[in-house]
Amino acid sequence: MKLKNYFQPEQKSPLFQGVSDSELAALIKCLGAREKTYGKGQSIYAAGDFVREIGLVLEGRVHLVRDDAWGNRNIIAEIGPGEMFAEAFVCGGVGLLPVSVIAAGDCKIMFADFQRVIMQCGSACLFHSLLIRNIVGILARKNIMLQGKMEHITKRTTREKLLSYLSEQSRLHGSGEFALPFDRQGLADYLSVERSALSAEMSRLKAEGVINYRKSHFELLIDTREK
Amino acid sequence: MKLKNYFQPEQKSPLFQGVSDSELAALIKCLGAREKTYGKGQSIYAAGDFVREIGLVLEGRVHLVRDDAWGNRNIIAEIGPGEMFAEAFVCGGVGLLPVSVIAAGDCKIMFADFQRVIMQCGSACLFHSLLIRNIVGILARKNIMLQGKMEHITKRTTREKLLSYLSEQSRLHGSGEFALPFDRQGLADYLSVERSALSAEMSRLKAEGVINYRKSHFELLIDTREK
DNA sequence: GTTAATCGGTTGTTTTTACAACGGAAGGGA
DNA sequence: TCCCTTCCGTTGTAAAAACAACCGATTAAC
Repeated sequence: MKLKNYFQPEQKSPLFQGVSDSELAALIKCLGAREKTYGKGQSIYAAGDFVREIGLVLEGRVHLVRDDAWGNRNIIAEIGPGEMFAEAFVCGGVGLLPVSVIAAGDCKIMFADFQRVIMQCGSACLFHSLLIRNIVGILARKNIMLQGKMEHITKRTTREKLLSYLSEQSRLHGSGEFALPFDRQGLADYLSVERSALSAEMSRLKAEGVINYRKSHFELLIDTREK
Repeated sequence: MKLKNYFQPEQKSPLFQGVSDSELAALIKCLGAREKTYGKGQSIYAAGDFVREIGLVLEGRVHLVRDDAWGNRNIIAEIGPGEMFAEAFVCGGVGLLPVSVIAAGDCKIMFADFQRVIMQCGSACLFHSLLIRNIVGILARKNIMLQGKMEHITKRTTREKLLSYLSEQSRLHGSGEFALPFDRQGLADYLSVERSALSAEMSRLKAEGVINYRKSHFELLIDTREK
């Protein structure tokens, strides 16, 4: 599929909000965009890489992960179609990645030379202002998202972390039932807890009638806002 | 002191990078800037407030804090002179603050109607492009900072969290000796651990010869990168 | 100078986690 | 079909944190 067809209105990336279809092709070219596909588990960027290009997920999902010297993996964020990664490092002038970007499943990524658009006001001036305004919103919301994740992992117990996360997911999905984009190990890595402890806690919560689940499909049975 | 005098070259805020002195006064006026002073512990913004103005610390330090229903306080970030707060919510179009902003000590804050500059391209067009580019950098770096903080609090033990944080501080100060901007309770809140457990761990680390400290002055005695 | 409040360190108890090891179920490939 | 791998739940143990309570030192208030 041609690149520009990924950005039709119904699935347009926040990055291209306000860009008309006719402009899109030119903009994509201006960004020096290229695409590449990856298989599950493949490394898209590795920690330590020097990055000049932002990544935009066209298909599939990717995980931002941070592995420490003791072998603990932390999933910082989960990025889906239309969302970007590495943009903070490109825009912040810190090219050296402290995180890795791993394909959570088969996926297709668009890379773009964003530095060029951010920094210099060249021929494509029409787009610059709009694109930069878009990226301000994206960075700001990612900021908020990171603070939201912190809300979960600053909780003291596995139980609280899990319930805090599930409550947010429920709110985001606007429903008491929802699917999570993680397997158990992934969820544990995202919440920074032990997989086995997480499993055990989930079993307990299910036994207590607080939640129900099968595989990655979850259901909140009581209002978790009460203690 | 007049507002513009806070932004002389040697202490110019990242927000005003590239703005000449002569333009500064006009820009400050354009931003609708006003200033206000607060005493230690006073609330500058409260969680739940609807904010339209970003805050810029002129003097003193403020803490971004998040209190949960169980009375646990988490200090999300510590903001010093020249740095901003609430900009992510203003720029992200999410005016409802999930955090409070508390004066860590006596401080002076400048408020500015940033929405106006971000959103519309009015008379002050000369500044807009520059200002927006600055805010992109600020948001991006704050993003990276948040990820860095996550690096600490995702560690499993109090000891690891503390050493991770101290290593970073040492690196930031470019020295094995440095002062922290927190008291014990503040440090515990920042790292999401118990104050008493933190104290105990610190004592142990001192006894082992790993660190040394008196009050908030710390010293790293061995290379913490080795296990 | 006396009093009160805050801050920081210590200790003991209870709760929770991390860790390791195991086993069953599900799924994929040959 | 069989084998192998991956995923997930369970259990027991050891380590660590949370919590509460206390006490001394320093600081601030009167």
